[in-house]
Amino acid sequence: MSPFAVARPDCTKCEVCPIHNLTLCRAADRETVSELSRISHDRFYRKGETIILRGDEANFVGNIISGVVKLSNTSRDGHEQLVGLLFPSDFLGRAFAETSRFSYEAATDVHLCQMERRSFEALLSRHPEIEHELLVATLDELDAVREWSAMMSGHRTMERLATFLFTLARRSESQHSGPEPDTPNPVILLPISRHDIADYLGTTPETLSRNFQSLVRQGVIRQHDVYRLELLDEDALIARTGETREELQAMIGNSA
Amino acid sequence: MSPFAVARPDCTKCEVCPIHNLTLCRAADRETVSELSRISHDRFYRKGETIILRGDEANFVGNIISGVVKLSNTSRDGHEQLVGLLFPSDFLGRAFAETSRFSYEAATDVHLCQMERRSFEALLSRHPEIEHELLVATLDELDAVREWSAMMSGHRTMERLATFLFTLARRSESQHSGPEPDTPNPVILLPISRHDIADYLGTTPETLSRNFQSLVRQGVIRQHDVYRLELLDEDALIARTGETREELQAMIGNSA
DNA sequence: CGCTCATTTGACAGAAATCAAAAGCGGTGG
DNA sequence: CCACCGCTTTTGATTTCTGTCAAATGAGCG
Repeated sequence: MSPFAVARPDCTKCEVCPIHNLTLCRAADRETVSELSRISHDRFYRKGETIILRGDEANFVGNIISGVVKLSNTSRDGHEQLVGLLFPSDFLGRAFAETSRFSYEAATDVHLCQMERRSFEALLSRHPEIEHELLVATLDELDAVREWSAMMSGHRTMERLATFLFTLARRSESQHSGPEPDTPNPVILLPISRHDIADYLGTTPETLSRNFQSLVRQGVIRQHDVYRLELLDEDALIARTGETREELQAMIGNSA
Repeated sequence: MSPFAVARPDCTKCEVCPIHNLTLCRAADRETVSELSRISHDRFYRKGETIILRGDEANFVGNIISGVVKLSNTSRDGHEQLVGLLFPSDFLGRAFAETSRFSYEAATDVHLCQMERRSFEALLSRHPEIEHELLVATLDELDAVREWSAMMSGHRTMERLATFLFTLARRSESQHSGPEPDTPNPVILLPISRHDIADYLGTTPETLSRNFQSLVRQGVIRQHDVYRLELLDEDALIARTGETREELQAMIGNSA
């Protein structure tokens, strides 16, 4: 806050970043953080905005500071295929490739810490410890995607939905940074529409809706509004996933 | 071949490796190749052998020189869930993690270039250029898995099967190193049983069999034996994938 | 040859997609 | 404040596809 510090605002902004120690940045020493500060800048996207379009040159990458991003595989016939969701602290974009094989769209308002891809790549080559961090994150992500993919192909719609809701419940918890005990029960925040959820779970809005209503009728969840659920019976939800609590735990941290 | 060269066989073996320039090794200079030689050794697995068991300490990693490896997610109830297939030049195992989240099993006889995980990790930290190569390979793999996963969740069984067969056709081509024009048509080599294919495609052997027979009846393929198909009509196969030829191309190199 | 196991075929039940329509929700303008 | 409009979500009826159970066929092997 001193005038001297203010003279180089870029060099301190990362130190107040809320997700600083959850991302690649945690591997950076003081000097490297300052380098990161210099090549990164905040960028805000409105809900619905396209951040990167599939096939386009992806000239930047970034870390999500707040909000949720849809990762999708829009095919030429206009049909969108949701491939994953990205949450705060997740890395966005594709380093070391000219074009992105997926589209990124803001599912909610999004706050992104954005960097020119080239600058980021150059930084990685100067700082193998950061590149190493990215490698480990990517390996973890790959495992998580494979685990999700296995879950998806081996289960029916209700089990997929239950698993999806369970992971979201955990995510929502951690997003409840502030004290907000409206109810004694956990609240599940759905960042995307029914249509998109159906897409993500490989089904249709109609079938999805029937499964939602089935959960409501059986007292597992309550719908406050379309995007806000109350989890009434976690055990019942877990029972419907067809997985054990441990397996579900292993899947969390999964964003795709 | 000289007696002098034979004196240090480890230092040259990588230079005659058939997949040498398809793997991480291609980023290695002469000296680094020699280091790789020292920490790696050939290992052979028989069809059906487990290479790494899910949950176990994965103390080694490797590159597949020949053969096909099943990557699976065996759940506690004994039900195996196939997550991917690994082909020659693919990297096997998980660096930078104590345990493997998946099982690796030899689908055919497998020739592996195996390394102690710790030694490999140490080598990566000494040679950022190799680590970089691993990062890029992992990023590509992640894209491919996401693309496969999107395909899987958006299509029905016939479309999945057609896509699977198409990618195998391309793989089989490249494995036909020698001239083997038994027929004018491409030959598709299936490295795994019907049961495993069903598992991989998220269906049952019965439904899979019906779809296979449907392709046979419609003259798209011919079965020489259970593991060897002849592709009679590639266009018809592509039509059944529900994808364009371009999208399929993008998915190749995909092993999961 | 007789055994076992993998694959295929058949019959049926269940799950999900599709087609169609009603209900809910949010914004606009009267 | 209310009526209207467009959109999303839900519900209903029906068809299609897939899983399940059961049995037949086929392939490999001692």
